Amino acid sequence: MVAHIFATEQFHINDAQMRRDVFQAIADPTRRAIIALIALQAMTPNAIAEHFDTTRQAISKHLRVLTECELVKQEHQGREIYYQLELDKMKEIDKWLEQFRKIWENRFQQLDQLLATIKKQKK
Amino acid sequence: MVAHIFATEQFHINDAQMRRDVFQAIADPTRRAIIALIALQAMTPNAIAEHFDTTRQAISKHLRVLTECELVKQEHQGREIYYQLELDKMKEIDKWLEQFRKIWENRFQQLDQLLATIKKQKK
DNA sequence: AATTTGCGAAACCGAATGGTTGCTCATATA
DNA sequence: TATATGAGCAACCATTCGGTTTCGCAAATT
Repeated sequence: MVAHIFATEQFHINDAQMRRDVFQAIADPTRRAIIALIALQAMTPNAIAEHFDTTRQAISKHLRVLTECELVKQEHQGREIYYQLELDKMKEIDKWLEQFRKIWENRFQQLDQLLATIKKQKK
Repeated sequence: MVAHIFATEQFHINDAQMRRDVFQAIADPTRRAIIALIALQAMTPNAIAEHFDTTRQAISKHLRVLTECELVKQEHQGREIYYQLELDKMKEIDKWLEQFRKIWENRFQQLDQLLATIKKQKK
């Protein structure tokens, strides 16, 4: 069907240009575990895969997603590739949370004031 | 200043197979927009849907996901249902970020010390 | 009582996701 | 030079996801 082909081509974006979403990247529990694992020191795909119950290829795919959204950086060393966490990208999540942190801190202050008022009235 | 909460709250399994993940919930851009929309005041599905280019039913599905992972709370009022953000659940994301925030704050301090040392040596 | 309105549930569809196996390729090592 | 090893890619598969349309139902309005 012609329409189908057009629709498919429309969605076919070059892999190199593909930009992933950080939030989509951390949605997967395995990827979150990988992130936590390499947070302190860079690791190779094989070393990472040893910590999980899946194949190295599956981990490789996860690393590709993490690399595409720039949550992770490669460092080639011979035939080994060390994957390192990009903390700056993690801050992007923190930045999104900021707007809500403002709200809950504000509510906390309000509660604090309320408690203070009650305390005052008791005296 | 708000004291940090150290308690390690576990993900509790709600209804057998309905175990939704907060991270999976915020992976979708529309759901993030909904969250931001109702952060300050509760809204009905119809009111929310007006802000998007999809059907009310699609929004309803998103609200179901958000409700299942308890990011959102319902408040029935006649035949209308007001959806309200559960800020406490948002803190769960913040708590996950905590471990990384520790790292980047530590690195910042290290940089700071390095700069101080250089400054000292110049004198 | 009849109709409108607000909302969720179900069925369906195409696209995306996460995993597997098999392959190629480059770099070490014997 | 021959072989072992680290790693990404491609093809395939089952499942999930996000959206639509259709529908049912309870609460408001007429």
